[in-house]
Amino acid sequence: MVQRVLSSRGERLAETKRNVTSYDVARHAGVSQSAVSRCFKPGASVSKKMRERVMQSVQALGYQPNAIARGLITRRSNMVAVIVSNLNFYPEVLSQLSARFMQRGVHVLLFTLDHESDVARTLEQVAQYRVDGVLAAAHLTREQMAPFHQRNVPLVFYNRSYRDVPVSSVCCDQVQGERVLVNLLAQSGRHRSYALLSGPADSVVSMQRTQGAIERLHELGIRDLTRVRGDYSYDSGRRAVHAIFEQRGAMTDAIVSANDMMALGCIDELRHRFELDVPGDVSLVGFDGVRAAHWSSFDLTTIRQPVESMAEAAVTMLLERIDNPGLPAEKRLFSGVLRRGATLRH
Amino acid sequence: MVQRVLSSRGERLAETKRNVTSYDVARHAGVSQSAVSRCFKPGASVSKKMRERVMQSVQALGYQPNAIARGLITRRSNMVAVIVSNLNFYPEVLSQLSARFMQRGVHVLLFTLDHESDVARTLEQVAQYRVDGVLAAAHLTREQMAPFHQRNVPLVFYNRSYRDVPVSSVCCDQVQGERVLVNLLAQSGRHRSYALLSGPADSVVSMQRTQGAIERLHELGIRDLTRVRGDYSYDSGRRAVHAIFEQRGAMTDAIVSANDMMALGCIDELRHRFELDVPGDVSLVGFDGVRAAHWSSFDLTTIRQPVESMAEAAVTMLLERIDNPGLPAEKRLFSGVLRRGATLRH
DNA sequence: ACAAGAATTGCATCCGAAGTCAAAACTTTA
DNA sequence: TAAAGTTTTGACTTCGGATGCAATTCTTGT
Repeated sequence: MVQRVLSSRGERLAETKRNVTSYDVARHAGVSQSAVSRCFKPGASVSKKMRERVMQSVQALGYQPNAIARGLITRRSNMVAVIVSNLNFYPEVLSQLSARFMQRGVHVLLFTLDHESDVARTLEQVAQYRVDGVLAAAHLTREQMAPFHQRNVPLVFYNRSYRDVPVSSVCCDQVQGERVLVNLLAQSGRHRSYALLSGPADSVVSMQRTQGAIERLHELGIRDLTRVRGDYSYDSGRRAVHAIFEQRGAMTDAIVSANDMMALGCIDELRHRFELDVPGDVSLVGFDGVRAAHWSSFDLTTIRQPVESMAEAAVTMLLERIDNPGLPAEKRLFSGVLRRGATLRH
Repeated sequence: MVQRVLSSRGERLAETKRNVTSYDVARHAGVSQSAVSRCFKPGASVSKKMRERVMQSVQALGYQPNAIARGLITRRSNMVAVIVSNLNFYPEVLSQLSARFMQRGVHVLLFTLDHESDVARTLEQVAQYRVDGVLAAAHLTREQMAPFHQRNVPLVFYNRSYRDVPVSSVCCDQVQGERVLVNLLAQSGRHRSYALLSGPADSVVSMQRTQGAIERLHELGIRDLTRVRGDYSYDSGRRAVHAIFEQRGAMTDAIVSANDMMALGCIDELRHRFELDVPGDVSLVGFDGVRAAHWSSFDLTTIRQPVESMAEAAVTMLLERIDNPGLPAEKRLFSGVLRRGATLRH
């Protein structure tokens, strides 16, 4: 639908000009359309003279090849879908992924999920855009993955692993990391009473961390454990402190938080509301290694996810599978890196 | 190129199956391709019987319309490019923008710039994908904007305004916000010596904030000002404190930081390295209203950018201009919202 | 039951670039 | 210089869905 904007005097003010196409360039240069097309294909059979003539016309007309049209015929959109469930913790991850994809000439179609519930509609969109691959930092059911497998669209999960499904993923070893933290916590001093602060019930990551913590605490003979649940946010960390103390009086002197944000909330609430000392009165560990955990106000003991390595691995795995659809699924598990802060009592 | 993966026994293991097309559906349903197409166009002339028959085949074959092909013929990709220069502060903004675009059925092609220097290459990519519009939270030169105007691709800037260029933008009033902060700082107590901590030299936002601060300080008769520069990061805030004290001994007792992150770095360095009290010894204001500024460890006095309103405005402006290319450029300026924290001496 | 009008449906074409293949233009060799 | 070989080039088709228009079917009124 060509839209014209006419002024009251009827002059043609602006007219949606058709974009310059390869035909326009061809006409201008007095060659065929195929020739123009070939000039944009690296390693194609084009004489020097031809290339020069075409490029001159390209410059003159300001031609830009249409990636949409190209995608239609080549069946390669050069786009990948990146699905993230919640941008709160993911900024760093997303920025890493995006930068690495861009660097390799792949474009990112971003899908964010507020509630992991609109997954279905989102996946439909993803399918319609015929992306070359999907990088998901969100939970998909097995049924939701099926269409991608059928259509041979590579799928790589970030920090979600599906034990029994042959699908690729890049994860941080949550269980092991949490065990290391619990060890450290237990070694660092005699704690009277432990509390475990989990993340949202539907978070697999939280479940794994929680499981790792409980497992190790049990092995260490610590079975008496206050358990509360947060939503990964700073504020829920603050609230959690109240919940813990309500259950236990102020006995609790060791908190294992399923992530850094909540741990920071705990620290602030303990210090400023309860006027308790961290680590003097309460020891505390987090998980993730977010920037703020390193700030000198907090100096949190935590496990840092090796975001750079993980992002690199995820991007590489996805692109490899796009180039070579035959590659089998692969699960890569990275160990977190312990960061010793000052939130453990001696 | 149809790729076949053969096992050693030569069986056909997997074959890149062609995607289901509208022709396949048409054949299956015994109707024409046009009919199938029409069933996906809201308000098209299709009988109930036809729609049912087609939809049945659609279900049976798992057909998904190809958005790429559709985009080619309709000249509407239903994608917008979002260009952000630096994901550090932008996570909140990006998440807001993305959510709002998705909600309206528009897809986001994400471009991140590490250095605002790879703009040129990025814009080429943007052009090739024939996005319907561009939302830029990055600096473009006038020459770089031109192609979009020529091609009638609406362009909306987020927090970058170009005084003399007729291009749409949504901004937070940096100058006014900074003036409010300086007022408050000056009113809150007698400060011996002020320091101004700017952002990166190439940041227009930083320049505006800095300008607002200086302007107001001058008006208040404060001309003696230590000036240092950071890069918006927490760490550069910490370093800035050293720079300030080197220039002034420890005289400085009021710091105006061009953003929150640096302000938080200052606070931590003042308290934990210099063992000074904030606000007892040093008063301090930031700008942005990031989450961490509200944390009880900091409780920073700052101007919060109304991210929700700004994102909504930007998205609306862009989509309106996509639907109606005749709309004139418009600049919307939002006032920041003062947040009184506890970083001002009384 | 039939003509006139309205609602559906299908045919053919288009969007813009890429790939196939045969014709055309060069090179090389004898 | 002609034949054989090599490289370039262009005509034509393809990708998958949307749309104008003509043909068909269905309504409605008489």
